[in-house]
Formats: sequence, C-alpha cells, structure tokens
Amino acid sequence: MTRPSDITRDRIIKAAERLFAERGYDHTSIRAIVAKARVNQAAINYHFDGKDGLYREVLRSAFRALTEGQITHAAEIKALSRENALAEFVRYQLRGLLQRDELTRPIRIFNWETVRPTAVFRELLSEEAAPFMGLATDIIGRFMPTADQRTLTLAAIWLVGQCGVFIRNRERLAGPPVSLELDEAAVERLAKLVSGWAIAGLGAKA
Amino acid sequence: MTRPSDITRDRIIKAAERLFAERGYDHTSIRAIVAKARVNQAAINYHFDGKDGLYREVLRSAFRALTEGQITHAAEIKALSRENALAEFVRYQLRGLLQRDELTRPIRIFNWETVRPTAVFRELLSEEAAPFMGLATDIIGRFMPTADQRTLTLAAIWLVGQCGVFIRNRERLAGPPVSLELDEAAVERLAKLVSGWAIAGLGAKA
DNA sequence: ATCGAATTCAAACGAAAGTTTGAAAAAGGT
DNA sequence: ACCTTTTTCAAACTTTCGTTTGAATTCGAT
Repeated sequence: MTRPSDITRDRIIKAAERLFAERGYDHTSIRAIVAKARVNQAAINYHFDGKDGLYREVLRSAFRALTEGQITHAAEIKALSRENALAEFVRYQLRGLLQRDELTRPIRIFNWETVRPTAVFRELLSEEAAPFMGLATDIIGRFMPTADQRTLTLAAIWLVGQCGVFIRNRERLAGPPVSLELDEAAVERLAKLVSGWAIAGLGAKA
Repeated sequence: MTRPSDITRDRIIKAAERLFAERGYDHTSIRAIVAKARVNQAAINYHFDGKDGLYREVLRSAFRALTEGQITHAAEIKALSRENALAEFVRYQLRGLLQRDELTRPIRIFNWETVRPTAVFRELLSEEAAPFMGLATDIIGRFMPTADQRTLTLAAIWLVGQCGVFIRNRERLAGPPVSLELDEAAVERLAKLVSGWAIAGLGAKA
C-alpha cells in the first residue's frame, strides 16, 4: 500500500483532525485544511466527497480511538471498583486538556459534538458512539442499581457535561484569570477533583 | 419616549434575542433576524453598528436579567443554607429547559457562550458576567471554606458545565431516545437530581 | 514503452454571509 | 409650513464558504 494518493488522503485526514479538534466543524474551513495539509483544494471533494464526507471519516476514527481506548481497558474497568471506574472515565476525558494531541484530539472532537451535534454526528451516533455513552451509563449504573434507564441516561449526560466544559474551554482556562496549568500533574489533580465530586455525588442518596 | 425608531430597535432586539438563544451567535444570520423582526436589513447596522453591536446589546440585557434574577434573591440566597442556595442556583439554571422563553432565554444565551465565547462576550465578561460567576463561586465557597481561589473557580465552572449540557441539548433531549419531558415538574425533578449530585459531591471531602 | 484510469491542479462558480450606499421617507423642532 | 435631522429602504458590494470544472499530470497494469 501507501500509494501516492493514500499519502494525500492521509495528510488531509491528519490536518482535518487537528483543526476539527481545535475549532469544531463550523469554524474549520476546507481552505484551512488544505493549507495545513498542503494539498489542492479539490482533493477533499475527490477523496472524501466533500467536507461532510471528510468529517465523517475523522469522526469515525475519533470514535474508534475513543471507544477502543476505553474498551481495551474494559476488562480492567469492569474489575475496578465503581469509584475507580468512574475516576478512570473522568480522567480519560480530562486528558483532553493535555497537549498530547494524538491521544486527546478525539476527545475534543467528541466534545464539540456535545455542544451542537452536526448532521454527520447524528448519523454516526447509533453505530459508533453508542458504546461510548454506554460505558458511561454502565459505570453510572453501578452507583444507582435501582434507577430507571432514563435517570441513568441523564446521569451519563451530566457526567460528560461536567468534563466537557473544561475540554472546550481549554485554551481560555490556560490564560488569565484562571491560568490553569496544563501539565500532567495539573490535569491529574483536576481529574481527581472532578471525579471526587462526581463520585461523592452519586454515592449519596439524591 | 417610544419614538417610532425605538420601536424598530425594540423589534430587532426581541427577534435577535430569540434567535441567538435558540441557535447561538454563529448560526444566527442578520437576514433571519430582520425577517423575524420585519425591519429592513440595514436597520441593524444603523441602530447597532453591525451584528456584533446588536449581540452586545442582547448579551448586556441577558446578563442583567440573569444576575438581577439571582441577585434580587441574593438576600434570600444568602439566608438559605448552602445546600439550598446551591440547589436554587442549579434550579434557576435548569429552568432554561422550560419553554418559558421570556425568562429562560438569557440562560440559553449564556450557555452558548460557555461553548465558544465570542469576542463580544469576552469584552463584556469582566463588567457584566463577573457577578454571575461570582455568585456561583460564593455558593461553592460555602462548601469549601478552606479551598484556594483556583479550586473555587474550577468548581464554579464545573457546576455551570453540568447544567449547561442539558440546556444546550434541550431540543435533542426532548426527542428520542431520551424523550425528556420539559414541563415544570420534569425540570424540577432534574434540578433536584443534579443539585443533589452536586451537593453530595461537594459535601464530602474530595 | 504505452495506454487507460486515477489523481492533481488552478481557476472559476454559486450561495450565503455581513456591510455599505445613496436616495427616499418620516420626524420633529422652529 | 419649512427645513434639518433622523430613520427607512432596496439594491449592490465584498468576502468567505463549499463545490465544480476541465485540462494537465501521474500512476500502474499490460
């Protein structure tokens, strides 16, 4: 493999993934993508059948990375206490704050979608994102074994929401007045803080 | 007052407030605003010096409504136990889920800004939004009297984040598969749920 | 080496956005 | 009633976006 045309494809995907993660779908123009990828503008339509098609590809791989990242550790997560499982989930989410782009970009892309789901996202939701939200719901369920499905879903949304607000505002939080540091230690502290609140919240009777 | 030109101004503001609340800044075109307000397109530039200027006005009044709404009850809130104060804060936020537009629009506008703050918002942040986030920080502070300012700020963001995710996705949550009802009782239940989790989370040592 | 298919490229297209323009209309003080 | 200022209006301007076009080039199996 690695035909010449695959190289173009690859460069487009990589550039698009970065930009979509950083600015979201709407604020990413294909001109910005092709500039970063240093390919011709028409290449996106040729290879991906338009911006939507490209985004679909990027979303697909983002989902896979996201679910795989947590599903490969699914056995571990299941083996963990519910508290540790939830902490791990939160920690994984908040790693999106780090500059470690290769790993954290999918999280950021996903978080843009919690804001204003694109049409592309809604299509993929059923086939690809289900396991991800399912994991959240499962973990929550271990805290609320008697709760109905509706409550579990709301709790899962709640959990994702309280992580997402940090992810999306990463760059702003890094500046004044918050001046949040974004190194591993700081993110770890924040993850502990948030998961601590969430666990305590779920642990008690509401 | 109520000169004829003020009527135009007013219709623009009202229409813009609705649309900005519903779709956010980016997805609201001035053509959509003038169509809803039934005024000429150039009127926005004449009266508000452009889309940004109009948005600034809408944001201003949204902030005022938001802070007044909670500051007028400030005395009550201060008198409340910390648990009830926080519950009241959450409840107020989540009322953005209701269709009661006149009251809940400011909340929705504010929540769009937690996603991707506009330049206009950042300008206003220091002068207008400070009291609002300040209130959140104060309430949080009563749970964590020994915490440093940084932690309090993070906790305030966390609190707003877990409400905002519901507000922004209101319309989607209303449909399948969640099919969240949006009447007073349902919102009240959700508010109890969320504030219960948050209170329990903060009440325990993290 | 050759030929058809796949890929790249510069350029232009059409739609949608925010803004500007300049004349016409309305308002309101004198 | 007049005249200046304020306000409205339809139309055009400018920029940016995603997409299309058609020729030129490169690829890769024969």
